[in-house]
Amino acid sequence: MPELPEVESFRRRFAAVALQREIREAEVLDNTVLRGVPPQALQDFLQGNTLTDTRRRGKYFFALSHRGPALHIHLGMTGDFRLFEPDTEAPRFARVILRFLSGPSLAYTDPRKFGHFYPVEDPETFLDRRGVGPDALQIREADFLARLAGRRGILKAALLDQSLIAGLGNLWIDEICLDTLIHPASRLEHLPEERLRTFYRVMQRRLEQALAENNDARTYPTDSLWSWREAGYRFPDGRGPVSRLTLAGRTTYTIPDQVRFG
DNA sequence: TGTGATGTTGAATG
DNA sequence: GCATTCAACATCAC
Repeated sequence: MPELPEVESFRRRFAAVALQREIREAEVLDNTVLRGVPPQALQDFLQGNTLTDTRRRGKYFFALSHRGPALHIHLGMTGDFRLFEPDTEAPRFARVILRFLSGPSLAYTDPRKFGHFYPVEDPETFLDRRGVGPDALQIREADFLARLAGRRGILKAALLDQSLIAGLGNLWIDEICLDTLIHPASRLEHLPEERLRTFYRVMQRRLEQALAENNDARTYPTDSLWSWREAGYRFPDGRGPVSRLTLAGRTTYTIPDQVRFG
């Protein structure tokens, strides 16, 4: 699911159904997503606690709690949540279940188990210690330019680096590069600043647009938005054919119109 | 049956 | 110190 717009969608959906409800218990079905935190510690934190608010920076989500510490969730590749009736079977791929005093239970689902689900003392401290950079939608243009200015190498690699800008991932980077006609293999040291400004502008616009429209991330990845990600594909307007390559270890799609700097 | 998948991290290499 | 590549994580779906 998860790049910035999808995590934001997760945040909104989560906030709409999980806040201000006292938790009766947390049930750990698979402790992989606890990343070494003892299930009992999660249980102790959540039992009798109430989630009060949500935060997000990049792909990192937090639910603040009445008691102080926050629940951190990173969706990895396939994280999501679902509500279900308490006396029914938990959804497929449920890894942790939050059971409330009343009402539907919440299952954190994650087929591949690359996600994270555990308490942290303070989100900001956690993110800063981890070196997570500013959110792609919060960052100002000047800061965006400054952060990329001191960097060499492949554009896409830098954009994937969450310590520079947090929130973009493989798909949205390709999408914005397509929009701006900047080839993702361009080298930063050869990319004119004006192009980076363009990238910044389009990034803001596309992410905002995604937040406004794509409010249900559960339709991702079969969404028509990504249908062009196929070698040889031609757009209805004739652009193409799409090439498939590997950049920074990730499958990347481009069209011939994209300009490669460096 | 093999292949690839929206993410992150650490090790090895240049 | 930087950048790059690769493997690992664990599993599903085509």
